[in-house]
Amino acid sequence: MMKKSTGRQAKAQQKTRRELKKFWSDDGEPELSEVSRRKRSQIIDAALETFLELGYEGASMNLVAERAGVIKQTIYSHFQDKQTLFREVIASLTVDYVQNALKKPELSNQPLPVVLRMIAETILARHQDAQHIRFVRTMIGEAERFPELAKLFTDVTVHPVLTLIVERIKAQKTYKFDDPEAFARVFIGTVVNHCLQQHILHGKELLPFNAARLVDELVALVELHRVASR
Amino acid sequence: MMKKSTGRQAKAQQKTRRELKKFWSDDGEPELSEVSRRKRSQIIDAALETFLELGYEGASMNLVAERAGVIKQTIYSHFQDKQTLFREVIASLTVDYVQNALKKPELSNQPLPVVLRMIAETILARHQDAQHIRFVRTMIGEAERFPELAKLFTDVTVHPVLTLIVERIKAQKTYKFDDPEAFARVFIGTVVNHCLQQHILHGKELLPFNAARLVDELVALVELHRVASR
DNA sequence: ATCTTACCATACCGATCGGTATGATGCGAA
DNA sequence: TTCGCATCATACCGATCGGTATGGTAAGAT
Repeated sequence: MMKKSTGRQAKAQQKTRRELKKFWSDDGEPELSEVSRRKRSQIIDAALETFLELGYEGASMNLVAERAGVIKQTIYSHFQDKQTLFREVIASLTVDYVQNALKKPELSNQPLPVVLRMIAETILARHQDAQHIRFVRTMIGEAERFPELAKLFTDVTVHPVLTLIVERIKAQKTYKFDDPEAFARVFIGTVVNHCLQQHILHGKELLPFNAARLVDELVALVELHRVASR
Repeated sequence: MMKKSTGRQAKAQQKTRRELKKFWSDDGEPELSEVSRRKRSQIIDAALETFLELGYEGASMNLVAERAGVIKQTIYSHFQDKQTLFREVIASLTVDYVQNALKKPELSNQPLPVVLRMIAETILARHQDAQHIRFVRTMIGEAERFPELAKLFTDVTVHPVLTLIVERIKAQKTYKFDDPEAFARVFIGTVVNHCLQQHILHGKELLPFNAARLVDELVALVELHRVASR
């Protein structure tokens, strides 16, 4: 375990076949063949499923290859090594999520409580998907081994949502908040922690709690900030 | 990986030397010798450090033995196998935490905001300890492989704190809450998610946020529930 | 028709894994 | 003094790990 460098990893800077090709070719795009692109996507799918199920250390390249219906060498012709595969696969899933997520709230010059409900519902709905639960668990579990992934996650999901809420708070006059950013963190912190506790830590089997009750409570808190209107 | 049972794990029901002794002796206590107890605690310490650092799959029994200053056989004379060692070590750490934690709030018939501040400070202070951060990360990361541990965690930490807050809310008349349990979850959800985001997902290096601001915001929310007193 | 390319199957590499076997050493209780 | 016991050191077990090598096959481009 992480002792001496065994000469196997002394290769270090070695490049993938495809990367070499890209390096020498004139145009930037490698122009993968159809079948090659299909294999690559099979690998990515299998790697995702395997990493999210078993974690980085628990997943083996043999199993990934088997699930992808591909020989191990094919994986190594597309990805440099296990770490690279993990990083690329998780990172691309991370940015995928945000693209499908931040579209709905666009269509809203709705009142603040409605916007907040929509955001909460979006987060809650996401956590109905078993794969997303595993994704979050993996992101947290491997946050020490792969801190860049955690930072990417923060960058493309946490940060935009917080910013969105703060903007919405500042853009309206019905409710007055002394510290909008703090309240935004209260809001998404509550929702996210609920998902974590209920779905990842198996709280729903031990301390079940209705998400709607939480959202209602949060909206009630917003309502307490209504400016005295006459 | 999790394929056929390789005959190695067919032993299954095998018992530890010490468990056998306990089974045959008259009294329930095995009466470990002094040196034996010391070895055991060395093993537990090393196992904790190693598991929290590298996760269950990433940690190797060889490394645990080396760090404990003990031969591998000694570990296997105290613990049945790797899974058992992990379970016992993490479970005992879990219950240890709660014992040192829930003592302070006893001395309080203080007003609600003071009590809540104390609880928040306790949670926040805990997350100044690097080992506790790793503990939480491990608990989440292995929650699928070891769901019983996650449930134990919920049982001895989350649940009591929630209950405590709900009791305090109901025991006073200065502030009126429609749904005390929901508010309790808002409160600890906010604090816990802050710790998770800042310390485990490395948010403090990307989106730093002052915990005091959060607590102030939460207390301000409490203050909004003050009954109209004249 | 030749050549390249990506894939396949299979087998191999050294290292490490979880766990066990053997046999020696030292120590407290009888 | 003898015995039992926990630990030691060392070496071993089969399995699996991440990664590579070899050599063959099929398809598309020239």
